[in-house]
Amino acid sequence: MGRSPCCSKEGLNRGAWTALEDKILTAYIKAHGEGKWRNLPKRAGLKRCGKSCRLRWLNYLRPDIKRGNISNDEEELIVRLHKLLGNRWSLIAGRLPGRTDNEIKNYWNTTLGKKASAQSSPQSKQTSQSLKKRAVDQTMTNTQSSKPALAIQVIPTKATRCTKVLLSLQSPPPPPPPREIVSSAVADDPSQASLLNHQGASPDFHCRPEELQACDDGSDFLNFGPWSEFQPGDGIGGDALIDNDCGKNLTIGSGHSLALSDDLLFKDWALNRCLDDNSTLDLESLAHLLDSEEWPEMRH
DNA sequence: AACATATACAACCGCAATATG
DNA sequence: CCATATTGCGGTTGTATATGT
Repeated sequence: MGRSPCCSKEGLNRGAWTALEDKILTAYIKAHGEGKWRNLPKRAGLKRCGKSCRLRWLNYLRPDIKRGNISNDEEELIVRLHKLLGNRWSLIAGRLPGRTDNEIKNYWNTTLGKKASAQSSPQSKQTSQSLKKRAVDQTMTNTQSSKPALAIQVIPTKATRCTKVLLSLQSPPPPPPPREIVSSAVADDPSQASLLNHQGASPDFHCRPEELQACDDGSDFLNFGPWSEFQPGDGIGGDALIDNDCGKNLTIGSGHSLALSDDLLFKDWALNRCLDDNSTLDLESLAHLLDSEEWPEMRH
């Protein structure tokens, strides 16, 4: 039994891409567009697996890709998002225009994870610069294969695409707490970490994947979601449709500078989620969703 | 200078979700 | 409804380069 390989590996090039291959792939995609990756190599005359072509294009050849020189702002945002989302690299990358999940993942594994690990240990207080130089300290002697020892529990990995959103708001969830409880608080205060891990919160708040509707880009659950339309106390029962267009505007690149402070992050969310001023949406409500009973099914 | 070790990152792999016939 | 193909994702590996001895 077993899976059939994604493509015949015989006679295919592997390893680093040459400039010529890049050129061919870029030219082909510019002429024919993305997609049909399986057949692309044959049609483009590349001796590569379609999967490999896709990866190369998405991670390196796409015209809107930024590479290297991850700024402190971006770094901070990655750390913050990782605290919130765990290893959902594609979601994190979705918040960083021009950055790819692979780059962020690599950056985390080589730099930020160590930094987070170091910060979680009492003594060390290193700059990212020094960490970039050589980040071998006692905290890391357990190898990088071990997960970064973040101070908080992160949501288990394995993102699940969520292409549909259908809310059943039979009764509104409890009003979120005051705004000052935000992600950095979660990070700094272990007591807040429970916000990301409390089971059984808001039992009446249903948002299971099979009920979700109309997030057709399937990209980023932060771009939609119950909080996007949910207005505590509005008393609307039944199913609420999500206006995903609103969600699609919620990218840092969409006319916003990087939202670095938690407050700005919140504002970015709130504004773009089309919430009214009274909305009490915050990151905790996100945590509610992530930890709702239904989510574990989605994240395996 | 030569070798050993660590680091960074591109690429690959396998799984799961989704689309299609 | 089912089987298969396609796509997307996160984890892991391979290797060039940097650094230490």
